[in-house]
Amino acid sequence: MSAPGPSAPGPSAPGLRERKKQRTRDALVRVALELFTTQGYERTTVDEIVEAVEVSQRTFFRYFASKEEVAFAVQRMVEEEFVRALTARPPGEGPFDAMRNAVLAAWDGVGDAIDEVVPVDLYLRTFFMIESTPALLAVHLRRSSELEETIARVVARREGLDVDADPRPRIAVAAFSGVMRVTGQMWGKGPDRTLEGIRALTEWYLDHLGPALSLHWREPLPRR
Amino acid sequence: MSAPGPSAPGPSAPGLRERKKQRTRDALVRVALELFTTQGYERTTVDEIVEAVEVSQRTFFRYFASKEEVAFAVQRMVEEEFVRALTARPPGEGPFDAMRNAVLAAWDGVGDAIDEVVPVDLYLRTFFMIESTPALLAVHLRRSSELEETIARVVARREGLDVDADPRPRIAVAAFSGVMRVTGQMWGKGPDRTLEGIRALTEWYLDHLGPALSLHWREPLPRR
DNA sequence: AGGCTAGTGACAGTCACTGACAATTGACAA
DNA sequence: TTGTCAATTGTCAGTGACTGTCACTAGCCT
Repeated sequence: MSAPGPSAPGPSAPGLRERKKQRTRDALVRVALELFTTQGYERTTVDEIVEAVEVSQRTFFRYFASKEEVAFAVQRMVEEEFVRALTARPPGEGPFDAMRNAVLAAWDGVGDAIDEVVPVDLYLRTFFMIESTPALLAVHLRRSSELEETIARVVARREGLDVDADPRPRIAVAAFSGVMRVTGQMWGKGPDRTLEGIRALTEWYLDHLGPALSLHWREPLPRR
Repeated sequence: MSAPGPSAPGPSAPGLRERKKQRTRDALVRVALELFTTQGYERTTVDEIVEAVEVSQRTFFRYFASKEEVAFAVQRMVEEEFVRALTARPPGEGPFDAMRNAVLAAWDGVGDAIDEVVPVDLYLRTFFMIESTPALLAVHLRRSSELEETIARVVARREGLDVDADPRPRIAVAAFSGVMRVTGQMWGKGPDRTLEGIRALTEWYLDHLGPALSLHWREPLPRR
């Protein structure tokens, strides 16, 4: 896993083997997303992808557990960025404000990181493709709900609550995520399909839920 | 589709052909759910199902577009019951109360209807299986989000709003559905895996969101 | 230089799913 | 009752995603 070579190769020199792997992986992602967004997900076969990258099909499935997974490679980066941003929010912020600010910070921060793998433009087209491909939308929603669990635990820790005893963290996160999901859908349908567009839409939609949910927190749980 | 026979066969006599089809379909659902819940979804092949029902695989795929779809046959009935219940709520009720009462009414009303196809016990085990099978969970969430769109439109009509101009119906429904989803997950993890259990849990969880969301409605939209 | 091992390719096989066509069987009229 | 029509079903062949196996190639380490 770690254990760098003898002459202390910094974090930027992971050895030839590692770099080769990274290049293959990135190439697979780039080619796959390019094909998906131009021809459509269903009409693109794994064989097409591996042919363009010149690896065997077996190799593709060593990097990605499924054809679906490769479509979410970039998505994953954004999610990780969001969780990082949320964890870094000042403890004074209420849970809703923290989530809201973390989302906005994530939208601001990932632009550059994404570019190292695929052009931002391709990322946005991928986002749109996921929303409009039933099979991928399903996976996207499952991934989102897994992310919700992570977020709920972060929020609970911030508030000093136990996720399993107190339903409020999960409920707040579920409501918040629901709004985020609607935002994504509306963005996909709307005309302004840019990074700024989704950022603005996020703020605009969250403004309608925020005030309602930030009340009554940190009080004892009412008896059932 | 319609056009009943000459001697006016009532709704209880749809002809031999129709009845045969219905029996085949029900048998496929029953056998499939039984196998899914005992062996697991992934470990059950379509061939096993059609073998037990003694039809060809091709016939299975004429009734269900996919192996996944058969797992949601009963789920669909519950959803339809919910939409019916929601539409039937008195106009005086606020959107949140209407949704809440419709869910509870649906839980009360479907028990009998389900029993005509599969035992309620099998339905509950199916619900649990869906929640714990990643591939099915994904589909379940997509179906839920489609249902959300339907609900949002019903809610909007009740309130005399335009879903595309006013974000509040979709947001309220998204938040509500988020809570319902968490409820389902918690029910699956909890010990009380009965119809009463999920009903009680539904009430208990919704109580935490209701007051917060039922405020400030039917007022003009604040300027952006 | 040579052994070790991670990574890859080639191959065979399973399973979900589809199109095409032939066989069967209710439905309905003569 | 019987013949015709149309709906339903079965058979067959094929595609595409995905997996296990095994031999082989190429970085890595001594």
